This record gives sequence, structure tokens and C-alpha cells, in this order.
Amino acid sequence: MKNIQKHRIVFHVDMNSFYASVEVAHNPELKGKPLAIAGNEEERKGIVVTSSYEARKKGVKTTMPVWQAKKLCPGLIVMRPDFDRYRKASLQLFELLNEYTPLVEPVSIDEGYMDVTDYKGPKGYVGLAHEIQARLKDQFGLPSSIGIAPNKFLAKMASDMKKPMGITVLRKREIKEKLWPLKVGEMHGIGSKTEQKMNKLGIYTIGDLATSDRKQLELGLGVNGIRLFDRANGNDNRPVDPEAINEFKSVGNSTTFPEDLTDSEEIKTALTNLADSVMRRMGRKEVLASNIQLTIRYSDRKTVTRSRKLSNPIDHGKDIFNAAYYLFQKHWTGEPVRLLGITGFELVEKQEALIQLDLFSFEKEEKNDRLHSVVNQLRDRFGESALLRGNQARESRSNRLRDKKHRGTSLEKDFLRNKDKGS
DNA sequence: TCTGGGGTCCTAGGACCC
DNA sequence: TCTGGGGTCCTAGGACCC
Repeated sequence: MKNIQKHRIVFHVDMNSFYASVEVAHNPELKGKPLAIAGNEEERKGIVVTSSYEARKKGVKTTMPVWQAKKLCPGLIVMRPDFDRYRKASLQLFELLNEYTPLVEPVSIDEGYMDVTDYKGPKGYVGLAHEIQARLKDQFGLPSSIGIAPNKFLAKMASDMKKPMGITVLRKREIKEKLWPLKVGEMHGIGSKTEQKMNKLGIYTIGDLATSDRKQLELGLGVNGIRLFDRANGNDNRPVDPEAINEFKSVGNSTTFPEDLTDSEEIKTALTNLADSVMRRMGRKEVLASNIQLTIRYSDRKTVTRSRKLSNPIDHGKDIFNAAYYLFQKHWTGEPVRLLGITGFELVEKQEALIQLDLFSFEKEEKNDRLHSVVNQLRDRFGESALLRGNQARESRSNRLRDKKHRGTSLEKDFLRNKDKGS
């Protein structure tokens, strides 16, 4: 656990309609116009990802289908996302934040926390926020909102309170007036499902949550209930962790097809492509995956995930494909497929994996050596027939193990394989 | 005319082992 | 003949966020 000071100053810097803002900065002619960033409608990806404030005023919202957005906002300019451009802009803005403190934690492409407790400047913290906001606007043309609070949760809620180009201070002693009147659904971490559950418990505002019965909450919502209760009371001791971004847990890719797929050759091709992009991204991050997950979404949008734990970590496209295709063959209902996805998780660093691999092969060799000596002893004592009987017994054991859906540990299985080779 | 793609975290049940 | 309780691993699914 990192040491956590009693009184921290945390900023939450949140870029306003980031993708749209980057496009406007890149092409000033778009300035002041209703703009939406969305995928290709022809390919059934016509979903609004972000929109400019001009578009929002007309009711355009994120995840809205483009046709609907256009209906609400005639003259809407729709652009395809250019992720390279957004990543570049993101890198630049986080570099800027890093000039002030190394304690910058990016949480997504367009938002991050800063722990500026130790910042000593003539302007004070609010002055610092103004300086950062002005620089982001002047240097990159990007608007932002900044929340200033004693912890991450309150900073996050604060940055939401005034947009665009807002700076909001939320002190703990202010939560009663500023935070508690908000609907519980507006709280970060509460989505529609949890909101419904809370409403049933008679909790409608963040204040209701903060003053509700902690035990009841735990009963209804588990640890999440407790956590939300604490947050609603302004308590959150999570540190700002600059390393968090490097501790990713999974790498995945998925695609929605322009038309549902039923042809197994087409599906194979799609899985090959997905496996390749997962491989490339894992390669860049220098990790291997010990578990592969396949996602299938059918025409009715029902989505299933199936995963497979591997006996040793993989990073080759072919291996990733094989694992995914195995899962596909095993679980596909035969219905038309709308989306496929492959995710690698339980990641190990490549260096780490190489060391493991060495140890592994060493153990195998050692076992082989031991086996050879056992085999020789058997032969000496009982002749070849004893070895044959031994083989039969081993085969049936090996079959039993296979039938248990590869439940044996990797070492067990390898042991058996090597035994067969060794005899 | 519906509803993308990238993630994280948590829960729950069954298998298995002691 | 009958049968506990704890712990770990694996798998599937759900909720949430940007």
C-alpha cells in the first residue's frame, strides 16, 4: 500500500467531447458546427461515439444511431473516427500534465487524475487548474473540465458538474449541498441496473445513499453497496497511480459484421483476422496470454462468451486462432453471427514467460531422465512384457484425463505425453 | 432503419482436493 | 451406509465506464 496523506489535492481532468474537439482543432472550419463522430452506417456501425456541444444541444447523444441523430439535428456533420489522431492528441495532453507532477494517472484516452498535493506555486491549486486548462486550449485547441477535490471520486464528480471548460472545487464539507441532491444514477459507478435496485430500496438521491443503512446495502448489493455508500459520504482512499495504465489485464478485438455470418469459411477468415490483430497488439505490449476468450453475438444480440485456459501462455496468431476456433466449433449454435471477438487475458510478460518456459523444459528433461531410468529398471527386472502392460495402463489413464476436458494440470499432461515418448 | 469497440471488476456455481 | 467444511481453480455472465 502506498502511503496516503490525510489531505490530498486531486485533479480530475476531463476533456470535453474529445474526438469531436480533436477534429475541430485539426480542421477549424468545423468550429461551431454540429458534429458527430460515428462509424459507417452501411456497416452497421453507425453509432454516435462523440458529438460536439452544438449537436448535443439538439439532443444528439453518445450511442445513438446516426439516422436518429440526423433526424434530431438536420445538417449534422458525421465523421469517421480517426483513432491515430486521437491517440496522438492524448499523448500530447498527458505530456503536458506530466510537466506539473509525475503523479498523473490516465484512466482513458481523454481523462486522467493528477495528485498535485505537493505542488507549490504562487497561484494556488485553483490557479494551477486554470493554467492547465488554458494551456490545453491554447496549445492544442482542446476544451476540458477540471474537478478539484480531496480524492479521486469527488474530483471525478466535480469535473462533471461544469462542462465545457469548467473548474469545480468540491470540498468534503460541501458534499451535503453539492453532491447529495444529485440523483443516485448520476453517481460514477452507478448505472441503470444499480439505480433501479437502489430505487427499490427507497434510495433516490446520493444523499439518500449516504444516509442509508450500511448493513441493508451490503445485503442488497454486496461489497459494491459498501463502496458506493462510502463514496457517497465523500470517502475514497484510492491513490493516484501513474503505473496503473501499464497494468492492463486483457487484450481483445471484436467486430460487428456488415451482414450476419453463417458460412463457416467466412467465420474462419474473420477469426483469423481477429487472432492476428490480437497477436499484433500483444506483441507490441510484449505479453503472452494464458487464457483465450471468444465472444459470439447472434442476430438477436444475445451474446455469449466462452473461454479456455491454456496449459502454457501463447502469443502466436496461429495459436490464438486455434484456441478461439476450438471454442467456436464447440459452442456455436449454428445461428447467424453478428459479432465475433477474441480476447487474450491472464497475461504474462514475455520475459517472464521465457523464464517459465526454461524452467518448464528443464522439468520435462528431468522427468524424462527419471522415466528412462524407471523404464530401464523395469526392463531389466521383468522384460518387455511388463513395459507393454504398463503402456496399456497409462493409455487408459491418459484417456480418462482427456475425457475430463483437460482438467489435469499442464505438468500432469506433459508428464503423460513424455512418458509415452520415453517408452 | 436500432444499438460499436475497448476495457475492468465482481459474483456464482461446479469440480476437485484435503 | 452416509456425508462436513474450507480452499482453489475454472468458467460464464453481468454491471459499469469511456
